Amino acid sequence: MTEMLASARQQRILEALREREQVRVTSLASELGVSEMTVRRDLNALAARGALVKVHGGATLDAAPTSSEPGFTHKLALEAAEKLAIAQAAVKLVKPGMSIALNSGTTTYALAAQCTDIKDLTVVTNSPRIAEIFYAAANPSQNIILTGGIRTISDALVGPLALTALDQLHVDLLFLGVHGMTAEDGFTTPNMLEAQTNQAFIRASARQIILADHTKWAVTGLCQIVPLSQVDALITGNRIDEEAKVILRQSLDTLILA
Amino acid sequence: MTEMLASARQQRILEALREREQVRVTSLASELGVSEMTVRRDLNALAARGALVKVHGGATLDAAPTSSEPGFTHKLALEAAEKLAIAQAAVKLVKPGMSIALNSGTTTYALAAQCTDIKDLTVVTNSPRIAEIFYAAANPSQNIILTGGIRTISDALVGPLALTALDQLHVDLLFLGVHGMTAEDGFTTPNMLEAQTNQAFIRASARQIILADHTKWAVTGLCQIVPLSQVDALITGNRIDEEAKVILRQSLDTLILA
DNA sequence: ACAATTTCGATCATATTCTATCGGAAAGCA
DNA sequence: TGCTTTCCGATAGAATATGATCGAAATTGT
Repeated sequence: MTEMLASARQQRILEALREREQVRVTSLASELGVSEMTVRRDLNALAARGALVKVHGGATLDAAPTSSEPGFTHKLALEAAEKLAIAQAAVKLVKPGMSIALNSGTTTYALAAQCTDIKDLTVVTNSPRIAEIFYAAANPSQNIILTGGIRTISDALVGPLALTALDQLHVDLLFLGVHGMTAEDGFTTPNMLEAQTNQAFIRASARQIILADHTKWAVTGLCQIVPLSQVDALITGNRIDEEAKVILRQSLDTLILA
Repeated sequence: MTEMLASARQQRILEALREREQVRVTSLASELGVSEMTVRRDLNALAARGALVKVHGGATLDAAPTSSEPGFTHKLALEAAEKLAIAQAAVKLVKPGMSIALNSGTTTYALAAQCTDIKDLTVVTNSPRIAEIFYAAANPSQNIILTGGIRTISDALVGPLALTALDQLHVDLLFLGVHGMTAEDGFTTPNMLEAQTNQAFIRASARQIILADHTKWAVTGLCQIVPLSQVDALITGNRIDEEAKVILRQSLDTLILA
């Protein structure tokens, strides 16, 4: 078997991981024809980029939910069906001529993809990736505003520039993706700068709608964005706990199950 | 085998890359009948234009394909050799620890590709595409600031948000790509909003360096950005008119011919 | 809790690859 | 012809990738 470039080998590790959900160091070593040490080094390199999560004996795509933030592209695959259902429920609230805001996140990304055909839409976002969706669609009646700032690993522009930009803007409707929600801690995110930016999003919007799939329930990130009761609506999947439904209905005006 | 022009050889490298997904320096050297050193130089040239990504042992197509704007990539091919030479002359002025600004343009794009390995660099840009270069390189010692705003067709973020952001920032060195330059009208651009943004770039910088290939001479865009004499230096190709060289040397402190 | 087994990471040695030069050949120019 | 410029190959030293080894750490079974 001909030698293989290191980058190609790492690509094959990712492919194997997508097929099998988890891989072992020993089996990868024999399959790829390299030593275990080399496999370990590849896994380290991939883990450093957030492409996978190392576990004892190998690696997996699934991440420890509370602390670490896996890469954006791989989060997309997680709960994709539910995210899509949430996005389809959310897009019904968006009417031609409105101005909306989308923060950075995989669920808001899914929503953005559904919004490209809506006429006379003004969109404010702090996600270059979401902006790119609208740029590529090139709908001339749409107005896309990117906030500026410094980009975090999860593709959010944050920092003083983002805050200044958002303080100058006002939108009808905000769709906010979050990383966790509990009765006590409200909506949370693991990144302090993102929390600050998301608070600016809330101040800049007349109505706020949280988008969160059911895995976000009972998860607490480092920073609170806002308590449950301070937003107007939440859209989530119907696989969420019954107990959670009760609590959310008490705290929020509107709970939409997609 | 008959001798082959350098450009034709690079074309064949790209073809091989498209067929095989990845190529190896050693195999390319024997297939093309040239030394490995020459293959490396070709790969460097192609990587500088973003046509491929170098990896240890060879090269591969960009793993994360970003949706590309046809107009932009086409422009990138024009005068590519001269743009690359200009970028290489410009990158010599960039030292670790500096803060620089890059406006949107194909020449500044080429420069950005050369800057990803410079340590402790702070980069301010209004081009999502240039920001993407640095995001992809993921150099942890670099700080990338995107100004925000509304995107023009030429990939520049402009408007009030961009202006507000730039007025808050100050950089050591600005590299400014322009669309035209003449003795009478100075440096110009066809887009009024971009002209306004570029003026903000100039205000935000201690030193200004214009990047312009020789085809920009004697071209006047709709809006003046700044007169010739108001910037510190110009880097252009040596194919520019002798007459232009004389005028530029009179108007500018520094004229660099790449 | 303890021991056996497996896995991990640090370190060294080796092999390959990369970069920075230098010098020569070929091509362009006066 | 003489000069400059560009392209190419060669070489050496630096950087990187890989594999082997061994003690440390984690997992498992009892």
